[in-house]
Amino acid sequence: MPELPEVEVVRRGLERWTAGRTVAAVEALHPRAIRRHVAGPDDFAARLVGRTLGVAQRRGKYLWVPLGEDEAVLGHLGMSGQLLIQPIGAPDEKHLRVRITFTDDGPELRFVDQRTFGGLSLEALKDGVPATIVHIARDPLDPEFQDAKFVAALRAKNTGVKRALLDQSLISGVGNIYADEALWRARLHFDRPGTSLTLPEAKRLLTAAREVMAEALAVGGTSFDALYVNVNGESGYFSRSLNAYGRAGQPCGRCATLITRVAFMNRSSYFCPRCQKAAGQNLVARS
DNA sequence: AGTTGCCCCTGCGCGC
DNA sequence: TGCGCGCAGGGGCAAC
Repeated sequence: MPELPEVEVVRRGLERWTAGRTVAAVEALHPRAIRRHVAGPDDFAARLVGRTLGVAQRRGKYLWVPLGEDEAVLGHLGMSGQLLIQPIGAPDEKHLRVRITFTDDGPELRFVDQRTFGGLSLEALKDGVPATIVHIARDPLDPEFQDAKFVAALRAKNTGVKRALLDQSLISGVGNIYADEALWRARLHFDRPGTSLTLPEAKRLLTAAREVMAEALAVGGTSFDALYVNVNGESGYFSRSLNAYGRAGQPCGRCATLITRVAFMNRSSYFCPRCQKAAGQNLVARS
């Protein structure tokens, strides 16, 4: 469950259900799900047993569970990963990759991932953050996110503004859905070069990204299907509030022009061709 | 150095 | 029915 709101929903579930519990056993059922743990799945399992889980943390789309002061279990859900709390004895999911049981004999933690783009690993903490993700920027819901610094960096990018939004070393947590939604709210075309943005436009875009993700989080995130659920298997409700993403051929909520879909970075970009004009058109319109 | 593309996977819905 | 194609909430890394 990819983007910031969905990952934060999972983090909260972990905080509630796993904090303070001690690991009894670890089953790594698919090596690919542990591939980022360089010492291998057996080492991952052996080093986790007997450890007590701390309070789950998150930066962007990464989350981690501290094991004391200087080590943590790092997780990324990729495109299809789930962290589920399941009663012991519940039938295994088809794509169950890792099972973690606890010494209290309570419900177990499962990592389920159809496409295995996600995974778990043990990482050293460096200033409280897993060493392998220090390149990930803070996300816009982080109180220490620096708005002015991001706005300046965005306006220095030659690349298209959507590509910049998806660059997790610039701003983290934004994925394909919320990038399109933020651009729609800010009335900006996804391919406008960062260098073409005025200061107000760049600020507007950051505000839009922050607002749309906060609103999505408030209703449990965006779920189109059972793949995107919280640790208890429940869906969020933000899909009904989407204005651009996935709405090709449907009327724009502002101007009723039909939303357009174009291929972009091996994915899709949805936008209103009237409200979100490309650079040249905007410049002409303003002059 | 910054930017761009390709690829890692599995499953589903579509048109033929 | 079956098969091939395109598409899916991500990101690391090689190649310009």
